[in-house]
Amino acid sequence: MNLDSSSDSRVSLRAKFRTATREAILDAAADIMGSGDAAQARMEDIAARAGVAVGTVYNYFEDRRALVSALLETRKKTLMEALDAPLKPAARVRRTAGAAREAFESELTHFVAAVAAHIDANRFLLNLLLEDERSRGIDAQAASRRRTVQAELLTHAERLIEKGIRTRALRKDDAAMYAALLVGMVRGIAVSSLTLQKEFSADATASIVRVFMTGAAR
Amino acid sequence: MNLDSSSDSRVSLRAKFRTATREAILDAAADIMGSGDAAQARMEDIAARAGVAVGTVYNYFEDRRALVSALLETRKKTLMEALDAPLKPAARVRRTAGAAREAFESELTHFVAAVAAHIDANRFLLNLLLEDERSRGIDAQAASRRRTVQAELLTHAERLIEKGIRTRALRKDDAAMYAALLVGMVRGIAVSSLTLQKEFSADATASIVRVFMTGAAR
Amino acid sequence: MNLDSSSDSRVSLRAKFRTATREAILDAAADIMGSGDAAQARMEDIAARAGVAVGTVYNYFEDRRALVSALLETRKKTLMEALDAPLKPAARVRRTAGAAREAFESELTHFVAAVAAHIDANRFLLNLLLEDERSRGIDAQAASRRRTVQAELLTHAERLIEKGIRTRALRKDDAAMYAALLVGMVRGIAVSSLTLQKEFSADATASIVRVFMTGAAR
Amino acid sequence: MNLDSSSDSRVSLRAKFRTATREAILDAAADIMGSGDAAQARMEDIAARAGVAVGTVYNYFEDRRALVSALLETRKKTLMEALDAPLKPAARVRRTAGAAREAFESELTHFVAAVAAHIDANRFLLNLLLEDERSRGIDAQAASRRRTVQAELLTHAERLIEKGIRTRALRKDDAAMYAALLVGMVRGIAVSSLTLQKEFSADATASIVRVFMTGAAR
DNA sequence: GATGAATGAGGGTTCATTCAT
DNA sequence: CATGAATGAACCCTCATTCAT
Repeated sequence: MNLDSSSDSRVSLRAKFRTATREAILDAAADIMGSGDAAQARMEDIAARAGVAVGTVYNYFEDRRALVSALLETRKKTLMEALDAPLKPAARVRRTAGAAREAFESELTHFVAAVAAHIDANRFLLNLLLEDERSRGIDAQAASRRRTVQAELLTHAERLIEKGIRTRALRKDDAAMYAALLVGMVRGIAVSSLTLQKEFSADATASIVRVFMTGAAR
Repeated sequence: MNLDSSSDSRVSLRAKFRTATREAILDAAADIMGSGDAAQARMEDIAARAGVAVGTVYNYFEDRRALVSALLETRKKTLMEALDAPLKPAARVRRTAGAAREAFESELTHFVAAVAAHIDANRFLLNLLLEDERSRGIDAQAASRRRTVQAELLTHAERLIEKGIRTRALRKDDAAMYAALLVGMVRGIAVSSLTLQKEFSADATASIVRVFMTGAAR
Repeated sequence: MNLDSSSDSRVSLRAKFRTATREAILDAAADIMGSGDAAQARMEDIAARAGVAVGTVYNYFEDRRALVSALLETRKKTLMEALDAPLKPAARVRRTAGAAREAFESELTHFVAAVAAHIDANRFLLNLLLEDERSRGIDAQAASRRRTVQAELLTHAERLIEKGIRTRALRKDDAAMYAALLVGMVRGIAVSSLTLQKEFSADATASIVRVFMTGAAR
Repeated sequence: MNLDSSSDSRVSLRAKFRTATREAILDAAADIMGSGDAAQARMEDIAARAGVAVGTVYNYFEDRRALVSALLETRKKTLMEALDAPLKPAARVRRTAGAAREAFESELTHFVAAVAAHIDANRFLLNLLLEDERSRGIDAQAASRRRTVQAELLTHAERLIEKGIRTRALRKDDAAMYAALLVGMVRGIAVSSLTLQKEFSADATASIVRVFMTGAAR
């Protein structure tokens, strides 16, 4: 048999196919779960959207929960990577109060913008991404085993806020509360932009940063 | 016939029972849907929790969707009534900038506190109350026919913000965006307090108001 | 107590009420079962149509089957009485072939007309009346215990036919088969008149008699 | 891909299985609905009788109504095809009154025999086949959309009768009424043979034809 | 007796999952 | 590996029947 001759390249080809199929299924799941009710998304519909048979989905994911988990995981990963991306390769550090605040605002903007971009990219996955996962066909166990996007986001925000407090850019207050407020603001804008069918604009990002920093009072 | 003589009291008695049962079912639904996934709540469980048979539930609500709708409707109504409650019968009106801001902050605090109280009262219904209703076993049609709590809340907030702008308590900016930010902040704290199993404290309310008004910057 | 004083008349009054209510329920059942599917008729609907509560129906009839049975029984009784009604008080008897045939045709017409009238009177009960009762929410047991209208009708027809054969009005053939043919013809016209929303006319009766006697050939 | 090479046989194999299963389900439905009440036939029983799981039934038929409809449709089709089958390719045509009548009787016999055969073949489906379909778990809509076997049969009979009238084999009378009588006779015999557990004999067919043509009079 | 709310067994239907091809 | 028909537990809902008032 000459089957062995090209086996190396073929294996990698296969691997590529596998990955592609996996992605297709995940994308299909995102599509279907995004538009409408996640719990309503039927495995068969997801498979159909992905262009494969139901059985194939089960070749890639243990079961429904595994699929949903994987979906959330990939999206979370993307977001987290964006958040972790170095802000500016190197910022010259001047030790001024103004500079500290400027630096913090920069990072804050980065954070908000990253989340905003992520939301735009995943539009209708918003529910799945920013909500409590007890629902959504993910059993409580799985939800508590993994860290929610929500939780992860909060942690990120907290770290950011703490840094802001440390550098005296922010008032010394409960970092956790500030983080919750910040993430809440982002979500607020996200939901409203989703409802209004608009993009999460740069303006919105700026507004969040400004209100968070100096409030809305005149 | 003398059947009518006692009919009044009898009718009212029956009516009272009917109302009580209805409430019991709604409460049961809130319990069951709150703790866990709304879409997962089985009619039988709801009935059991309410202490009635399945059939009884269907004597009070057309079907599953009608039950969920009614549940949301009652809770929404409570919240709206709280929001609409007169702040203070009459505040002496001084025409100062400071006074305007003071007045606005007062109303803002009222708003935030009312929502906070509502959230505390309904703890686990948070998902149902503040989230997109496309999900949750409520069909899209019903969801769009009724106004979401979310939407209602935003409208309320917008009105409040507009007033703030008019009285020059707030910077002249997009009221809709401010509203979204405000509601988002409240939700952020709510989610985090829910996660941490704490109450939505008065402190939190004050923080929201302060950050919204003057920001977090030092 | 003076309760006893008028008890006699009161009892008969009560009895009258009871009978009236019973009739009302039976009529309601006939209405509801007639228009549509008998098996689909809900006890509550029947009660509503009769203007009483469900419970009341159960005060008059053991259960659903008893109600349906009673309904069929009353209608059957009416029909049977009509069929059994004396044809002509006294027919002078001449011993001619022509006379025998004339006499038979007379009775035959009586029979057909009686069934036709009954069908007209019960229009939509046709299904229940002329069909196999295995269906219709009557369990097989009850159906075989009682004699079906259908069966009763056949017996009547057979007796008639036998008489016709005996008096030499008819060809000597299987009476049972003739009976089946005759009843079938009546039913055929009944169904078609029901479909066409017309009455079961005297013409039709005549046609049946003529075709049965002399056929349709030219 | 060489997947296609064997696809033909594979597809046809699958298709064959599909058809076989479908038939099995229809047969099972006929069995269960025939013996007893159609409205009483449970999907689970039908599935069991067909040797499949409930879900499988739903893979082949949208829902209960679709199944019943399909069942009636297939049986109707068979009957109609039998009725439409050419009687005798070519009958030498003599233009005599006697010949016309002979020809008509031939066709009449064909018609009656075909219906008789169909009834024998479907024995217990009689109810479903020759009755009003308003009942039987077929909603009124579906029933009126499709032409009832009953109606179809009448139309056929009418055409036949009209031809008989045209060729002067029959008395010139209302064709519709004759048709109703004829179908009624067939049904009458069918019901009675069903009740007596006998076959619809050739004798019966002959009797129907004779009575229809020349009556029962001596 | 009349009432009508409560009951709960029973039936239709869905859909995640399996497995022979 | 892909396929997609088969499976059957599980869930929503109906409605005959009961019984406290």
